[in-house]
Amino acid sequence: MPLQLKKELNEKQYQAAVQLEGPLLVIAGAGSGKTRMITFRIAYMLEMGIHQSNILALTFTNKAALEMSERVKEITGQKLSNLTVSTFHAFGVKVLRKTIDKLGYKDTFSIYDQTDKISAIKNAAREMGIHPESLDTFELANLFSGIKMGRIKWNDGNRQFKELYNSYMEHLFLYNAVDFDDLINLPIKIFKEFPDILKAYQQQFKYIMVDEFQDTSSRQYEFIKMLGTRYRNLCVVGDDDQSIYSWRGANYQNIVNFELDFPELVEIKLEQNYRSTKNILAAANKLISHNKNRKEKELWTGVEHGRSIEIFYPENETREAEFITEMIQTLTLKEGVKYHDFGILVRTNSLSAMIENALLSDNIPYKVSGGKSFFQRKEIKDIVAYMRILENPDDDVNLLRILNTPRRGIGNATLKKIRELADRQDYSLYSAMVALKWAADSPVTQKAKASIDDFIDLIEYFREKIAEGQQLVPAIKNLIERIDYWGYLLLEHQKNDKVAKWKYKNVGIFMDIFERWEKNPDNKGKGLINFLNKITLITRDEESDDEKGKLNLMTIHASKGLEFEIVFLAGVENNIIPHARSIEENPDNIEEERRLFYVAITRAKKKLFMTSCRTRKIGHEIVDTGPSPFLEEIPKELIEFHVPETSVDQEEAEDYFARIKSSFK
DNA sequence: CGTCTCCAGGTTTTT
DNA sequence: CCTGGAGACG
Repeated sequence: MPLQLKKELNEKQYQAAVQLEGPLLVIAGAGSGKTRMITFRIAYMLEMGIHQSNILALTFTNKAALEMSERVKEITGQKLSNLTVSTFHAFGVKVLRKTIDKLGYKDTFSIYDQTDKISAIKNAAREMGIHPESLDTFELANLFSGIKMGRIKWNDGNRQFKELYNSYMEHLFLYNAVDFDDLINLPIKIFKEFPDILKAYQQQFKYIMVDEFQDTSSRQYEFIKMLGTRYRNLCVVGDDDQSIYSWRGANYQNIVNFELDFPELVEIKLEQNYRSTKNILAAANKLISHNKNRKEKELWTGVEHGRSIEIFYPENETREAEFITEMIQTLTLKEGVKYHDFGILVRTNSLSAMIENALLSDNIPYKVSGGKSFFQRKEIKDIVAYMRILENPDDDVNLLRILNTPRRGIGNATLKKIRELADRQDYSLYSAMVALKWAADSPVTQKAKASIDDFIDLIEYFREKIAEGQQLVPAIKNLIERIDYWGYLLLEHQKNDKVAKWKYKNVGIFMDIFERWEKNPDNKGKGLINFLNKITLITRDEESDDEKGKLNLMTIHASKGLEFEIVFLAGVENNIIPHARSIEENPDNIEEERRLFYVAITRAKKKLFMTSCRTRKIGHEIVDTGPSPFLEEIPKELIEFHVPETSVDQEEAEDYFARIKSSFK
């Protein structure tokens, strides 16, 4: 059945969807049906006979990529296994897998997340004779990222770390590993040094689309510019008001750069909001108009006025959490609101702990997106490290993780000797160990040497199994048994074998995921390395089917692109939003903090509750807090202010909830 | 020399 | 609550 574009889209959306040739800039306000436009645009391309392999759609999160490709499949009813809808980073991995050998890496390279990166920095420091404890490695990781992505320049304040930075980079190369930044940077490097490769990619991806364009970094922009500059069919979609990732290098000035680089572009603004009530939208519009640095636009909606935004002032964070859950119970019981229609948004991950407690004790099913992903749990990282080493034994960071896990008698003294040898010969640790195995005279004790030999035999045995192209899952299961990981967990958690059981169960779940992946015929890239690359890029958990029907608790950052019938925004306090550290860093960040607040407000469809505690426990202290200054930027008549509770009077509280119940519709 | 146990710290937002 | 590091013990 042909697409009914005119019926499915409004005038502006339609214009954007059918404008396939030439550069296109779409400024898409919050809730303006951006994803809808993009998915129909892709469907339209396919209908016009453009081959799926010629289309590239880039997003920032795995979630967005997944949603987009599912929706295109739904609309077209096709399988579309050659359509590339991917995150920037995943696309970078794809390019590198094919081309990284040009830079002297092997295609079995490891990808380092933040934790691995910090370990690598520590290794580099140790080798230079610097005590890693004397360094703020977390800060250094950020500095190195800034340097690498061209966002920070060497200056008198940071030049002292230049040598360490160079050493870090050399180590990555020695380990045959790349960090997240490299996933963008190295493809650019390859494109520059090997024009033929660039040309082939340009030739393939004649139509390129970029979602959340305001979140692209300068390097990411450079990347897509290189790809798109030949055919110039580059469509970028973004909203400068929702740029909230500048700390990670996002540069919404890229919108301006795009206008300069592609002067022939067509610009389309989507300003009709389909999501929120007039009240909520008016508040959001007014708030964001305080930002100086923005493209002029005014969202409007045909939706009804709706109810006021309400703000409450609980005494402390415990009361805040109780208030939120009580209100949710009331609304579900009396109004029939479903749990999945609620979103509770917070500025920082740590704020969610108290709310989680309250949800748990009220038996409200919820899911948190944020915090650590399943794949970053220690027990999973251990198993993954073994798998990494099978593919890439030079990966020192992962080798160190498993060298003595489970304990096999290779302690610090032995490790030091291995390190000395490795440094001297410019070997990876694994190569040094192999050399030790065959050396005539050994600097390590007899016992340690036996352990090293056993370890190498173990790895080599399983490397062969993997290389033989056998089923991977049974091989890894066999490996887990062989190292007696279960015994290790029991030993580690003697006092509490429930924890050991729980962790081992996680390992089982992980193997199930692995098995499902291996058996899925749609996965073209077989082999351990493809699985590893895929899961390393999942830094947050994706929604699974059993998560449906649950309430949503998340950071504001994680909420971008989502919407909820009813939103609770907790911790609407000064120093939380705007966040003290952010302002401290640079007072100009106030605009980004305001955008963050704007994103939070515009998630709400029908109703927005805000809470601002009067006191809050920070560390071990209870401090007085003040309401967020942003509240004053919203017209008073749009908000219903609730006088601070004077006492914890049960009767009063019940009376209050009765009132809310009767007034909410 | 390796392992176990106890202690301190927790980093805004994330690919 | 969990992780990583230091210092005591075997």
